[in-house]
Amino acid sequence: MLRQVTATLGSVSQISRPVKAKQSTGHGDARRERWRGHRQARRAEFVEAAVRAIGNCGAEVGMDDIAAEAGVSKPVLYRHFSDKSDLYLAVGEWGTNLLMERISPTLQQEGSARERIRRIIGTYLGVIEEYPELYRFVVRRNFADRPVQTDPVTTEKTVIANSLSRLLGEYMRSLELDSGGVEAWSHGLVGMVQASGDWWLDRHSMSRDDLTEYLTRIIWFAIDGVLRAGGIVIDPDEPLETVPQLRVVEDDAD
Amino acid sequence: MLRQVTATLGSVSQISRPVKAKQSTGHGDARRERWRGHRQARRAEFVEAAVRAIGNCGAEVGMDDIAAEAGVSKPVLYRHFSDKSDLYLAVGEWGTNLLMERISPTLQQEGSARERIRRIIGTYLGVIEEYPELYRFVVRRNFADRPVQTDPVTTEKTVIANSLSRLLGEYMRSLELDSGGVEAWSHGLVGMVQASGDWWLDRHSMSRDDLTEYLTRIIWFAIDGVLRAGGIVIDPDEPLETVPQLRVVEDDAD
DNA sequence: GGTAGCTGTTACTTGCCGTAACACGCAATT
DNA sequence: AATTGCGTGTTACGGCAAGTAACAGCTACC
Repeated sequence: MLRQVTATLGSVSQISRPVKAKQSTGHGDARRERWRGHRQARRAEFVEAAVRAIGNCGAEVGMDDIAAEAGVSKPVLYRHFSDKSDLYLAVGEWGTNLLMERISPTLQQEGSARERIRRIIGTYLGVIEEYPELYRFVVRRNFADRPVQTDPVTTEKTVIANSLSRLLGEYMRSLELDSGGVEAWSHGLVGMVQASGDWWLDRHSMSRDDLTEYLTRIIWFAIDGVLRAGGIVIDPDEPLETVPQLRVVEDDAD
Repeated sequence: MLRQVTATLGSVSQISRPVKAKQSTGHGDARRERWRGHRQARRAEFVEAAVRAIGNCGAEVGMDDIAAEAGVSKPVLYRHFSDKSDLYLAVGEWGTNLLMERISPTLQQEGSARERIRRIIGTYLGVIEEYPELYRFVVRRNFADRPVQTDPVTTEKTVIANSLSRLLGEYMRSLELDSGGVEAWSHGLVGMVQASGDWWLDRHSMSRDDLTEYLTRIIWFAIDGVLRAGGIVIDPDEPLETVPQLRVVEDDAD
């Protein structure tokens, strides 16, 4: 499986995924073509209904709830989603898109290294605070009865981690440092922020700004340590000049 | 809910949890008392059957499978576990115990700060590599239909993170540093190691030792950064002299 | 002996995912 | 104009797994 994910954080934060690959040239009937845009639109519509339903019913929504929210009966859903996890996956993508679209502009603004980290984390925490039920749905709901690779959480976390890998990798290479660890670090950092956010969302035992600050601190320390080990010292509060653009990430699942 | 967790890493790594709090003094019948040990033993026996069943069937085991593995029919299981998530929770505890028991001795050995970190992470990765199915079961299987606080993953991760909080907090206080961030950091670090391990388990794109080394590096950098910010510099390869004992952690869920 | 607490069983209900079967509407083909 | 393809939608059902009667036997306390 080779899922192409173009997360062009430089200009557009759209994450486009190839849709189902239904071969359109089977036999040249224009009627099939005619509906293609429509089907995509309806899928999106159902995904948004699912998001609303999750907001209402909480993370334990059923397909009937979602269908009801969309003002439609269940079999209609199944014309657009092969099964539950397909829909859930789409909801996950929706969330990831939202997150990316919010993070993207913060990366284009000027700012020091530490400030950029702060903004990313703050944005992330803002999103999960805004959509707590959706967040729980996407992150906590798993599918032990599915092959691991198709599990929504893993998938979306992987997408984000891969984007981050790309970003960190570009930095490292532009600084001529060994980039062997970036993949592991990316997944680790994503997991770290997610876990902290998870914990914070349940407890709310500190303000968002405080948590942002704490996380920013140790993440900066980690990065700084790696850089120093490579003989590079960067002032965390000095504006960055070189900003590699994050462009294409490929999911290298086999 | 106040779950008491005594994780005395200094001597014993046993994690004891209060069992069901069934009031034994309801009416003084000795027959109830007589069976208490027995019931605990059977619960444990079923948990181990579940662990075996998970090893065989993978993470998608059903109650029937587990019952079959235990050589018993389903209702018997339900006499010892209120429902599925109760059993799953117990399996999670089993795993956490295993992990703690393996980590504990490594903490008692001598070693530098970095070496200690390395050992903890290496041990963790070793465990999840040894029990991949169990790991997936515990970590990936979630319960959107349960209140968040009773979700196995959250629960076990919280247990570990709380232990770590305690450990880090003791260090910080003994060094007279501000310990305000340790809780967030603990949950974050646990999440980081877990996410990296998760990713590694799926891909195996590097050796265990390599991943251990990479994780150890950035975690050390993070810790080192926090210490330096507090005006303290520790040689990562110098043996540690003060080793606070990890003793009692209380789950401060309300 | 009666009873409380365990041992165990088979057969059932329940809930939710997913599907079969059926009917209608609109546009492209013929 | 009639047919055919692809969409719209429905109600009612099948199936699987969780969880629950309802029943029966065994041992030790009272």
